[in-house]
Amino acid sequence: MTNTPTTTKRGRPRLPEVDQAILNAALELVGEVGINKMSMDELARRADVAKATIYRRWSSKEALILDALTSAMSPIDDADTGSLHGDLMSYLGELIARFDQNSMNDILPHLIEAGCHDPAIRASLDDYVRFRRQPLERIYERALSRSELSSDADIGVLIDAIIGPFVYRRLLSHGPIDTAFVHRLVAVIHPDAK
Amino acid sequence: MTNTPTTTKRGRPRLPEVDQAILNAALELVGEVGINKMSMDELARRADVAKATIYRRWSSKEALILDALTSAMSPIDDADTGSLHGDLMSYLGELIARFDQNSMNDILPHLIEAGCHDPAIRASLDDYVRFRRQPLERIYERALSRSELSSDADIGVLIDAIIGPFVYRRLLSHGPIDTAFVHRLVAVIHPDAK
Amino acid sequence: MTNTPTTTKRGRPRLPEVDQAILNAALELVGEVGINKMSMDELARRADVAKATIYRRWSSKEALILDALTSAMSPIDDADTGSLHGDLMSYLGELIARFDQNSMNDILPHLIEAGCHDPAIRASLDDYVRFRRQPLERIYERALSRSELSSDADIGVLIDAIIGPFVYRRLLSHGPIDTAFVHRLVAVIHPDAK
Amino acid sequence: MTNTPTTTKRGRPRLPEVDQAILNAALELVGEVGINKMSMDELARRADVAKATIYRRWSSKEALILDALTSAMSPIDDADTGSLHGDLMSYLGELIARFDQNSMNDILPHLIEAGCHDPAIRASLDDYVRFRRQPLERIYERALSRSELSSDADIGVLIDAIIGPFVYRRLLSHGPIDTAFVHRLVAVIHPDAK
DNA sequence: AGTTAAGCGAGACGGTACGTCGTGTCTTGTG
DNA sequence: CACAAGACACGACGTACCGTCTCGCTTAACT
Repeated sequence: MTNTPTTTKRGRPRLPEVDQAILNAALELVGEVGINKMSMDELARRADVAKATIYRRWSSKEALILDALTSAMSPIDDADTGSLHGDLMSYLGELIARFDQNSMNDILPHLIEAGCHDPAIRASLDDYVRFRRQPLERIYERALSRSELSSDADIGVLIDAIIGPFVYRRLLSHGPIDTAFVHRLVAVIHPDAK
Repeated sequence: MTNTPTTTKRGRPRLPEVDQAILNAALELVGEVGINKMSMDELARRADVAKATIYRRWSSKEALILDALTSAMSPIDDADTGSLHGDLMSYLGELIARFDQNSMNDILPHLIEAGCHDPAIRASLDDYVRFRRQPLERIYERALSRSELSSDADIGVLIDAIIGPFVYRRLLSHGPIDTAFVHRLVAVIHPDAK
Repeated sequence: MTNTPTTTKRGRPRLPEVDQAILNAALELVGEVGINKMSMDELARRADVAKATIYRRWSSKEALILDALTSAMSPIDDADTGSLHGDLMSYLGELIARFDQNSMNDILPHLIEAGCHDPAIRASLDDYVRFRRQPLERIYERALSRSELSSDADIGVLIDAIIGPFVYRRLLSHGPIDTAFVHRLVAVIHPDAK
Repeated sequence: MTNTPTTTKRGRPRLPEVDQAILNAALELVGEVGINKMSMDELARRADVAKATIYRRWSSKEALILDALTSAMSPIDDADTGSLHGDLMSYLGELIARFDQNSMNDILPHLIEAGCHDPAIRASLDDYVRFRRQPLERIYERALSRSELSSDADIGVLIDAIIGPFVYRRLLSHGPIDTAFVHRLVAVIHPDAK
């Protein structure tokens, strides 16, 4: 009994390196000129690929950029340091590093807007959000089991309170996102920790 | 000889109602199709105005949209209720109402991206951000003078911690933004208040 | 009382020189690469004009080419030389000159095919055909009034018999189209003339 | 040791029915949409054949269409009826029938144009033209030997004068091509015959 | 019987052109 | 001058077609 997919592979297979060439060129271009100014013609030129080849693989510019983005997205581990404070400092330190990379910077706002009209993009963006929240969920559950939090704490709101200020600084207030910020933020939300 | 201002007004004066017609049509259109899909031709059609008339008043699509946005922006007063908790609940209650209006919803992400490339937009957006932070600054300064906060509290981070989660829920996690959320958030950041 | 056209001219008038620039570039290009290989992008480049400007004025490549063609089309006068033979020799001498110009050469076959599917082109082509037949009609009517033809002669068929061989030589048999050919053809169809 | 032809046939032989399927589909398609609008992708779909299979057998669209055309081309015999008039009427009657079939109608103009740029097509088209002239050459040679023509008659021009009007009517003036036309045309060119 | 060369359907691929749309500027005529 | 109307240059859009190129499979002919 084989578990091959229902449809037998027919015709010439898509070149696997083409996907990567396009995604790389897309990230490069978005970094240079921004999403709105990125043209599919230029992208095709950069990736050394025909425009039709791009549209064969992605249905829209947004879908492509979302893929490019998630392809460049690396997970953040939630190291168990033995305390809520240590866990948070470790995670947020990594989060700072991710924010410093330029991949997500200019891209996020556009994706949010695109998501207003395109359900597929909205769904992928939601995935991304969950992907970033999960480590914090585990961190707070460990804190609960260590009794570092009262048992009626609302973990969802805690996570909003931790991540929200990062997003807000990055997108709107343009305050620095550094270790000092992390320390002060954690001190505000968990004044008793460590 | 007249003592009109330095530059004598010559030629036909601009019709004052035209500005409003354009701004209203812009808000309407952005709400329907989003900023990127809003075209200046369609806008001119909706406002029953010539395209040149729009460009005579605004230098670019972004500048126009920014104006449309701020024209729809109403201030939030920081009522002095006598306590930090009361002040916050009052302010955040108003903020919820503002978020429920659709003016800023889809617009914000695009403005952020546009601001990456256009310094004028960036500046106006920064103004908007300060405009929203100011009431909170006054609230926290009153709290300091009432000794509801320790004297070394970092007001900037406190404001980030309050506003950040709102922005994050609106743009990314899509959690509800309601009174319950406000209560929980304030309980997390100021557990001892009231 | 004015007899201005029903619709008052509004908006910026079309630049009159643009039409000619496009038509000239079209004739030039068609002469170089043929109709099928003529691209609208290249045409726009040559005419120093935006592609949209072309499509604002002509609905299709064929319609444009037809216009280019007829714009380059000069009428042939039917000089009354006093005899059928003289009239024919005069007209056909001019016709030879027209065939030698390259305007109509490669264009005709394509227009014919385009006319199979596009009624507007078919109509314009019919106009062209009538335009070329008219002088012959007058020539044969004069010959009738001079009693150089029997009164039951079928002028339509006579014209077919005169023009047909020219078209056939040009398009298919590629025989020479010169004075000798004209003499022999007239000798075949009107052996008694002059 | 075998004395097979120089190149031994190796590998799977070409399916013989595929050629006909392609040619038939090509004629069908050309009749429907014209040559320029006929796409090789659609042709492959219609013939239920892979595009590569087409290009394995013909080097270009034009070559294929030319083959499709000549495959549908049937010869016209020059029956010896004993008189020039009878021979012509017999031949031209057959020619009418050929013109009524749709095979050559829309195809001819395109072939002519294609022949301007592609020498192979030009050559094949010239073959076709000779193919249609040959019976007339034999008819006129018989007429000469019967002394129905003066010995200095220019047979080439006579043939042009006979065929030219047919081509002209079919392609340009769109006059009827029927027995009445044949009678009148022959009466014009050979007024004394029969 | 196994090997090998080619035929074949399917469809990806690089190009090139298509006809449309959007932006910001301009040029008319009219108020 | 302002304004409506709309032409204009520029450039991106997403699609269609051409002719070529892999794929996996099939079909003979030659070992």
